[in-house]
Amino acid sequence: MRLRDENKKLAIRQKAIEMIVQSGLDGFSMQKLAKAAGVSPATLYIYYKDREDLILQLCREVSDEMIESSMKNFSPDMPFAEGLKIQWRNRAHFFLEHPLEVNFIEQIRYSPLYEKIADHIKTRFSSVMGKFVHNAVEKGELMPLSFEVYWSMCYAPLYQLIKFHSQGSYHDKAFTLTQEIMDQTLALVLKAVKP
Amino acid sequence: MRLRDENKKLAIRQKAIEMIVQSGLDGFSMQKLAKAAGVSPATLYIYYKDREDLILQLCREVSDEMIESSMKNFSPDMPFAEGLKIQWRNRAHFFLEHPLEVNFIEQIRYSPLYEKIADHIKTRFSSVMGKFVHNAVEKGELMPLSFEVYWSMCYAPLYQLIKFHSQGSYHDKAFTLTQEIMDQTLALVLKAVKP
DNA sequence: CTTTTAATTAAACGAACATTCATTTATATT
DNA sequence: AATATAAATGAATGTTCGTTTAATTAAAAG
Repeated sequence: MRLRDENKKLAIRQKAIEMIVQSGLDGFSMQKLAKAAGVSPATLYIYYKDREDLILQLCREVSDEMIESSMKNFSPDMPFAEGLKIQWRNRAHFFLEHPLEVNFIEQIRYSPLYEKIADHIKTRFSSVMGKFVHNAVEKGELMPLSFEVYWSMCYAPLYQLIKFHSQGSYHDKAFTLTQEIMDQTLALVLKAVKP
Repeated sequence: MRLRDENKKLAIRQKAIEMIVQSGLDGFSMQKLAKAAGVSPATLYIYYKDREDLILQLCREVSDEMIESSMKNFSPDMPFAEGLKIQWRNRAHFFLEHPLEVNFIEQIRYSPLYEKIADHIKTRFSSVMGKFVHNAVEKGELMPLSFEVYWSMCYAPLYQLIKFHSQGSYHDKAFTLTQEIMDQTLALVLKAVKP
């Protein structure tokens, strides 16, 4: 029997992400994707059930890679400040290496489609994270906070910085996300959530 | 001559926002909007040049209302802690009264369309805001921070809380954004950015 | 080499799309 | 009441959409 051409799957994935980042979910069509990836429209339906399945599957893949990357060199038993710093670095690093992927995810994240994969992402994510926060509180390195307040304080600032960086047009001069800025902001965050 | 029926314009606006919040920019079409608003498709083109113009014009309108609402009872000469608290309250209040509008804006905010109105929003926004931050730094109530770090620390957490609140499905139990949670988070933010 | 089987495709489907046009309707002015 | 004018429309435009089907291709298995 004939084997799948893995290059095709990669080309489809790459072009789909590029198209969605550039034109939005709005301007993303199966026919244009097929042409851009150099395959027949029908081929897309070998790899994916339909348009929505394609988008969601890619989003799950990229989210998994992002979460996995954020946990590199990380252990939930680390001191809180060190663990959070590693996660920030990992996330920023992933963004700098994969800006398209991050932009792609953010677009899904704020669309109605997101609810269809929220559970998947939560599952992949919350076990390690929950332990980390619980440990930190027990060790007296972190104020006791609900998950929502914890996330809003400890990660939302980083993602806002990333967002600023990725849309240069918002300000007169482009905003470059340097190590100094990240360290400065992380220090503020740590100051805020210390008991 | 015949006068414009303002009810029509309102119906178009309301239904457009509802449709986009529910189905995304993706599932938003002029024909469906016309049917939902009870007008002819051609009527849409009396009020708006084309589909994109409609979306952007609505986004500008809602953004303006949101910004105006956030500045209620606010003056850039206020003490920093008081001014920020008022802005948080105003923004949360606007969200609770207009959840659809906020969700609508967030969807545009994270799509490629946003760049086409970024300047408009920035202009409407930054004059008062810049003065507020400048004053606060001068009075020694706020650390000197770049605009990006300032925004990431002082507003991103609030918007993340709002986001959590508006998508109940993300967690086992729905997250209710109470006054207590807001006050607690704002206190953390103020602690972080105090000199 | 032949068979088998899945990958791949070109072409085509009806549906839905954004937009336009010729016409009708309502109303302020005369 | 007649006129002028812009609002409003229903129907139709050609295009693009997501998806399917019938035929072809490549390669593993016999």
